[in-house]
Amino acid sequence: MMRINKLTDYGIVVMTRIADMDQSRVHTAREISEDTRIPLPTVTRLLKTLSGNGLLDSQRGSQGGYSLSKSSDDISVADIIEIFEGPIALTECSTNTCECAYETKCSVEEPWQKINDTVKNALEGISLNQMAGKNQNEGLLNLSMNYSGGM
Amino acid sequence: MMRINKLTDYGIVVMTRIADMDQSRVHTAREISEDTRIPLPTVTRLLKTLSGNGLLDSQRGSQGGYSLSKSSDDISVADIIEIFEGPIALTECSTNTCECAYETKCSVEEPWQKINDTVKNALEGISLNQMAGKNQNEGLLNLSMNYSGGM
DNA sequence: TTAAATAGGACTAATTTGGTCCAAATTGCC
DNA sequence: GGCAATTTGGACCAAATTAGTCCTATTTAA
Repeated sequence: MMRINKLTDYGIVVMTRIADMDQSRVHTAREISEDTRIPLPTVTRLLKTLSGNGLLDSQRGSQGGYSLSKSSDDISVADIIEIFEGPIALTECSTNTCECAYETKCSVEEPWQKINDTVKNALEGISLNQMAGKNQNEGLLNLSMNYSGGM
Repeated sequence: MMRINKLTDYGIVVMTRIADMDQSRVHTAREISEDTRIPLPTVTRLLKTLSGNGLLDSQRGSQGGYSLSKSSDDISVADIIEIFEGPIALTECSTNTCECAYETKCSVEEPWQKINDTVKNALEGISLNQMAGKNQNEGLLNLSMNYSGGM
């Protein structure tokens, strides 16, 4: 159903949750699991992935835990999605050179690139800060996309 | 990797191919299979699904085949995707009432709705005619989306 | 009547995904 | 120094989804 994966969804929830927490200290996997009610082993894995990809800083050992590696303004939904799903690409056409069996020059390739850019831009335009509850009363989303480039 | 399914992709290729063909006659599954080099059984199934959902007209029996049910201008990429994937929704949040385990009021719900609308609009904005080679020299994509609605 | 098509549905194999678990390394604290 | 609390890394399996094929019935033109 053209969904992002559940783990990706969870990843966004976890990141959003951390963004909502006290930034002056680190937070353990257990703490985040209890807050989000996502099972601990899964949260553990999510956090490992997120820190391994630079979105979270980790501190080992006793009193250790995780914290945002940068301001929630500087982390986009696209950043998180790409960690779990790889480059945002609705079809293979959108990434590599198109391997279509469809004639010599695949006519749908270029439109797909544009479609994909649009989706990607939408996701890059949402910051973690916007996802979090912090500024709920500000104008939250302001996606202004314009693809009128000539083809 | 946040992809649409392969069959959906094929569905779009098939529809695009039909849009490129002679509109004055119907086209058989075999013909389309040979053109697109997608295996016949698969093409057969795609065509059945597409005609069953009103995007193609079918004519049974000898000399039968498929044709677009309406102008390629009036068929969007979103129409095709929704047939194979159901409603366009990146997360469950985007469709139903959010069943998140995350606190009482899921804070990511509303942003997701917006993100999803953006993606949906992008896909609704591309017509089959634009995908097809027909008007390759016209301004192909002109997606103008503006989500500055206040929250 | 026959051949050429679509229609409908069942079925299987392959792939992906979600989720768990274990052992190792690191760190703070007593 | 040793213990307890953490993260790290990776292996593993079960469940769900997806891709693809096949069979049979129905329809229609010649």
